[in-house]
Amino acid sequence: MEQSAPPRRITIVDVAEHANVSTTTVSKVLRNAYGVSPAMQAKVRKSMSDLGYRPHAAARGLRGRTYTIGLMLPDIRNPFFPEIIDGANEVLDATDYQILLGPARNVREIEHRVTEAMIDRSMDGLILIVPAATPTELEQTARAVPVVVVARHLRSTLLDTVVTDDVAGAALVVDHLADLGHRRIAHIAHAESQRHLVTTMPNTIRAEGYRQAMRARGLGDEIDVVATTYSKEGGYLGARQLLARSRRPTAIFAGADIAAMGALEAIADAGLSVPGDISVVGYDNTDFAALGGIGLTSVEQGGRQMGSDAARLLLERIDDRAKPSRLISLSPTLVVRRSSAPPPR
Amino acid sequence: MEQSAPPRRITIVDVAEHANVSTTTVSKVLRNAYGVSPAMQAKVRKSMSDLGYRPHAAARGLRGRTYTIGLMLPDIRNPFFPEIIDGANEVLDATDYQILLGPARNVREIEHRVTEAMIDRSMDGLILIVPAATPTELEQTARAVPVVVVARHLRSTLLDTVVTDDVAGAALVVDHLADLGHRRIAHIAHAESQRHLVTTMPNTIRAEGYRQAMRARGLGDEIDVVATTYSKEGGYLGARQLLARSRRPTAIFAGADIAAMGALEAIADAGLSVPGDISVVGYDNTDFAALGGIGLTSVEQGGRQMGSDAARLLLERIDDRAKPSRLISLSPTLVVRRSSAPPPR
DNA sequence: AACGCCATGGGTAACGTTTCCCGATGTTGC
DNA sequence: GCAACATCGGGAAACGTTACCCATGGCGTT
Repeated sequence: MEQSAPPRRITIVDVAEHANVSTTTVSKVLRNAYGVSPAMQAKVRKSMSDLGYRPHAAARGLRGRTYTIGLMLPDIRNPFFPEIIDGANEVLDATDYQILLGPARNVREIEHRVTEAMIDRSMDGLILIVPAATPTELEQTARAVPVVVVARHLRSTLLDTVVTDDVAGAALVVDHLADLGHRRIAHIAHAESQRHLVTTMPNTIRAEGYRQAMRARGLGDEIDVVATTYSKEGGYLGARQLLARSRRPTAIFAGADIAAMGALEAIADAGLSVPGDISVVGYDNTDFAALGGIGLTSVEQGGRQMGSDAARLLLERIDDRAKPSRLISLSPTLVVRRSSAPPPR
Repeated sequence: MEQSAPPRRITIVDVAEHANVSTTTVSKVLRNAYGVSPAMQAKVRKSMSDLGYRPHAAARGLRGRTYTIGLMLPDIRNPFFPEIIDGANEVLDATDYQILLGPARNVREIEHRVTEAMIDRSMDGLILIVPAATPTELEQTARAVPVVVVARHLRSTLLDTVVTDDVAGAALVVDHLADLGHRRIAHIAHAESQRHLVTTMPNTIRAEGYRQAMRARGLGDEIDVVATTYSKEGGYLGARQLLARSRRPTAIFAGADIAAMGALEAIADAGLSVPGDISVVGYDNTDFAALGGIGLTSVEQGGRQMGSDAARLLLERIDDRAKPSRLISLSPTLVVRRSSAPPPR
């Protein structure tokens, strides 16, 4: 029952006393700063481990860094994002930085609140995954803290960007399906509510890439886009609409695997088979696509690569905020599996 | 090109000057502390919004609260966790608290690192979802910061707990399948590597509940457990093993929907049908289970409820650390769908 | 009329760390 | 052999906020 008083935290002062040096020196050791002899280093480090000292990140933040990186993601249900996060962690695990996640639940206001919260907590840098904010807002954020934007097609002197070529990705899908003999290739898109984001969001660019590719293959008249959302429900509803068409499409290109998942269920519900009656292709190549049974043809974006690139860019920008900004654009590839085949008859 | 110098942050001092009051008063307004007249309140608040002041959470943490709650989860791929998180946010959205997530990637050491990182960042409280730490370690953590543990069956005076009755949940499944006429009911479990956690981890308790229920129905001889992991791969591999038995089970009870998902694919790969050849029941009742095509019978744990209960308990404990600890135990229910039916013949 | 109390506002020292500068030693070059 | 220079360590202020405690003035009691 003895509530054993919350043991006072070991601070830099305790370490300094224990090692018989000044707090300044301890601080220098902590940061690997210049001006400490190896002997000093060793002595102080010993004291730190003897006492079980852990730096108080919040206090550090008041003057220097917090060694914290904030990662904003639109939602935690999309299986593509974990890939990016894994990639970022791959890089960050070897450093003193710690990632903390802030999910925005697909709401602009929440995204804003989360981003501000990260800044207010003195995070050293932010990775924003498909943010819904305007370019201006993003630059505003980038003025306050180093920012890397992932999956938005924008270029700015104030922030770094990692994207994949969504136009090329969409073309891979259309070409693949057209090569198989499909003509009625429909697309399930993620509706963009913000008009001014149309040119920078991956979903709209994927849809536009689809249209371009269709026209390039002489299938301009067959263009058919239903705009729902990149989610299981969105895919399900989108596919339902498409299946109800008088001239039902023979292939569906879902803008995200998670939507493809919903589409597959809608197709099964309708008593149709994949790929016998209808082909389905996704985007993101999540592990769900790879696994047995389903075997979804999908576009590999290199999520891990995006994540690790983003982390690297961010670390470099934290080290030098004046550095010229960079944009890394990755090329997608198509992974063909069992869900796509020639059209019936 | 003008890098427009990072605009200095508005601080409490700026607000105080603008409103012609002391910083103390501003601070009081900020915290809704006692001793400020309504007129003062209004004046200060006006200055705050005029200047666009936002409190610096990290600095606050040095003396008081950071208004940050850390939520540790084992991994971000399990679709059950988002339910819990949504539930917690439901409660926290109305407060000044902000949740930040720390995924542990199913590695004990990372979980430890994440938890420490949260403490070092002066978070006001921690929600730990199915932590892999020992009870002693958890109590150690709870001494440093208010803690609510979710989904571990443990009781401690130092921390609050939210669980569901996993024994009852397992019994619901076994009884349902036995009622349908099944005898060879197998279970896919999540292997527990830590021997001393056996009595408190939900996965082991679910497996034990399965055994108890089987014996209670006189099916003790049919008990068949394969221990893999609660993941798509784990479910796939587990089912493969079970399907290779000479006396193949007629029903599989997967300890988590995500594992059931893998099992479904293994069954499809084997050319068998669900529920014609074999019934499958999951656990967690994730939205995946509910959606069309699949129609997975599953155990509803009330993830949202768990999350909101956890958040409430935590807020109360933050307000009063001496408060006696509480344990909330929720009763699971069975949601029957199409994946379970009487055994063949 | 004197007293004490409450409500309100403010002064100041923390909180744990980093940064800026300075002083005391060697060390080097000529 | 002496100035100039590295190198190493420390003192003290600063970061933005809150906690603690005190000062003031108005009011109700006796």
